[in-house]
Amino acid sequence: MSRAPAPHGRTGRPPLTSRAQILVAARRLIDQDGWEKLTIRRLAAEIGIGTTTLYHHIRNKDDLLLLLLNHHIEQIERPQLPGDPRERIVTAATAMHDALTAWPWAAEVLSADGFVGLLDESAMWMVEAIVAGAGDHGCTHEQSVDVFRNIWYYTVGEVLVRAHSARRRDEGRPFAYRDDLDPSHVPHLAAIGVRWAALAARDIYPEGLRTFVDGLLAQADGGERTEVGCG
Amino acid sequence: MSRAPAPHGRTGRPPLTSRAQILVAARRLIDQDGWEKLTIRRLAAEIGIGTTTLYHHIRNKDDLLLLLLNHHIEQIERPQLPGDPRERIVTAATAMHDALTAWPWAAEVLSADGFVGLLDESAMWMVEAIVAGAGDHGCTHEQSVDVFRNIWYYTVGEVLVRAHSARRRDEGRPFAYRDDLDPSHVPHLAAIGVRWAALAARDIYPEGLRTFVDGLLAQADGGERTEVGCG
DNA sequence: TTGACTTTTCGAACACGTTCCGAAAGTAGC
DNA sequence: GCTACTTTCGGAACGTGTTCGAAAAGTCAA
Repeated sequence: MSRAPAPHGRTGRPPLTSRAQILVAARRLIDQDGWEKLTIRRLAAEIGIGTTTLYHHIRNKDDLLLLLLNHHIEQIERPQLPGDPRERIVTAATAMHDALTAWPWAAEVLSADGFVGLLDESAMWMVEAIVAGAGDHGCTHEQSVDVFRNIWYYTVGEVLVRAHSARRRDEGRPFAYRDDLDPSHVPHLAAIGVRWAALAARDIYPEGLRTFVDGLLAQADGGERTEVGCG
Repeated sequence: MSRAPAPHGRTGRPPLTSRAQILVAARRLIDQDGWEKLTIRRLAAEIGIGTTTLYHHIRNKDDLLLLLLNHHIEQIERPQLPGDPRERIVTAATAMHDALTAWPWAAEVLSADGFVGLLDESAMWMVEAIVAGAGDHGCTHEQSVDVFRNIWYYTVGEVLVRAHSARRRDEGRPFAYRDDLDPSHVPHLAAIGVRWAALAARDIYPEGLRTFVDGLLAQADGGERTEVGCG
């Protein structure tokens, strides 16, 4: 392929493959067949190289997905961030949520403080917006980190739960209806009964997020001495 | 092994393996080497049967883990549930959280409304306690389900994030410290700097849970017309 | 030109979860 | 006793992510 004779002082066998080439091919495969069909072997075959050659350009599959996710997030248009700290937090968290929802596998790769630890700076504006919003509201650094982490837990949980239930729905049984609940043991659940499925299908992330953010910032309007809140 | 001659009208080849036997062996393996080492092949070898024989007694590995989790939850002592609805919710959610934290893989198996859909009745008291607490506080059925789901999202997110970061810590690099943040782009994050790691290591679930529950039930003390709250 | 060194490439192999299909071992009806 | 039928058992095989080790292909110093 690339027959560049001597890339200037570069020793060793000249590479035929580049990381950029791999990422382009991976995106093409994902666009064609969906990310579930993206395997290391298929990717290597698509490029026309040996399977194990890939591992000289990426650490492992998770690393590959992380690189793709970084690129995906880079291309998200940054929303206009409102001036009000609370609204800024909600806007940034929603952007984070949307980015993960579009690429559901992303949430499985990103761990913990993975958002801060694994993604590169092009994704940090979301974290910054949340931490800055908390700070502008009067939170200490410690409290601001807590605000972000709580929002992150809630967000990643919602995305994963939603992705898993969608996958299970695609694979067959749509839901376990639990119409066998014993009213004497779980009266409230039995009273809800099969309506649970319909109720649980509703999207409650936006409202839940607002409620959580309000709660996290709530003590600002009242007691200054609480532990988790700030303000 | 079991040479019961004729189990009464039972046709077909008599089974040498029982599901109970499989579960006992699986628990033994997990206790010995940890759940990461539990593989289908090792489990079959431990019992002394062919690998594929297992699939006549369990649907797949996820199903096996689900059976183990059900048994694990059954053996949890049910805490004394407080009379106050809010405290009842916190107590039940904490029990849910502790059960998942002890068996981190559980959260990866349980999806969505999987707690309600996949576990059997012995685990439903936690859901019931939360839904009942919301109901006693004045929530409608719809609102009560929302309360549970929001708590579930937050809880499963926290458990997964914590489990993943713990695994990554065990595998080598403890954390990506991000001391390379550009203060002009992300001033608040840069100001926190490497202190992020220490701040993010703190356990904030109890406080976050209380804050969230308070928020979800907050509107009880105020406006009756909001959408997400109840009371 | 030759030999040392460095980097890339890739076939072979491993353990994993899972599926296919044939063999084994029992009961039921004749 | 013989033929169905039914259920359990398990070897072979597939596709997966990943590792090992050797071969290939270049640069650099002598």
